[in-house]
Amino acid sequence: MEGGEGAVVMRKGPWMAEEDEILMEYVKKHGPRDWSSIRSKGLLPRTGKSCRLRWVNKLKPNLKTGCKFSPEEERTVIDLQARFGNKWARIATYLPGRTDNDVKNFWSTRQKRLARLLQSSLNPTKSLKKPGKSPVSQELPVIQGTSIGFTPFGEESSKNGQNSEDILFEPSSSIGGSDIMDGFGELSFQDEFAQYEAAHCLQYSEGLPFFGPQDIVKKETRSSGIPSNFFDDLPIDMFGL
DNA sequence: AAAGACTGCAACCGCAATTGA
DNA sequence: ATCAATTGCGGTTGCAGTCTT
Repeated sequence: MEGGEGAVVMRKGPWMAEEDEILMEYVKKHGPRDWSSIRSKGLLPRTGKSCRLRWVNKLKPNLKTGCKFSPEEERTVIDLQARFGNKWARIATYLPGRTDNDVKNFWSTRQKRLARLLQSSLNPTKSLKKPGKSPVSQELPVIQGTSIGFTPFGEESSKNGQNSEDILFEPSSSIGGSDIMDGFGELSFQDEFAQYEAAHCLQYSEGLPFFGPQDIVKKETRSSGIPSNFFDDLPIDMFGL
């Protein structure tokens, strides 16, 4: 088992450059496997799990570290999360250069923001601290409809033998069951949104106004103090598109 | 300028699945 | 077939940097 390894005290916390070097060297020689032998050989006072995690999330070549998710990547994650649920590792295979941790972090950040926005919209006395500012997608992406036909990174898009699970879509009714709506209390999201709509006197003609012309959305959101990307935070197909 | 709030991210933990002796 | 070791995954936490008031 890993952990209490005899007299050797396992190091925890941030990795040092020297440790990274040793790990890189190890992988170069042996490949990304046998993580536990790194510890057993006395190369690093780190658990195999820790070494693997470090490699996968930071040292692996071609990672987009320190690079924000593009609007396209955001859409991909949102869509795939609706299809697969919180299968971050799987979703990450569709995003070259992104790790499951990246996707997971992106999603939880988004969830927190969503919850806070909803909270503030239902409780206007608690104004937003940073109205209009969003670290993710400053410019509102215009959704062109659900994207279909994602191909996992490394697989050919023209592959005939497509994974059956990639073809099967969850019914839209199941979207509300995903954890995107967790923590929003007893009300359904539609109810919550209806309250928000009433509170902010939103007037929409028909169809899906949220993903319409950016100027319309931005005009309304600016005046209401809700960030322009508020609507981007909603599941793409929550209205059955 | 300072304090507090917020964000993004690295890394840990626990559990499940897989491997192999 | 069994069981310990290893690997992989998802959830969570802690912290440094940034932003707002």
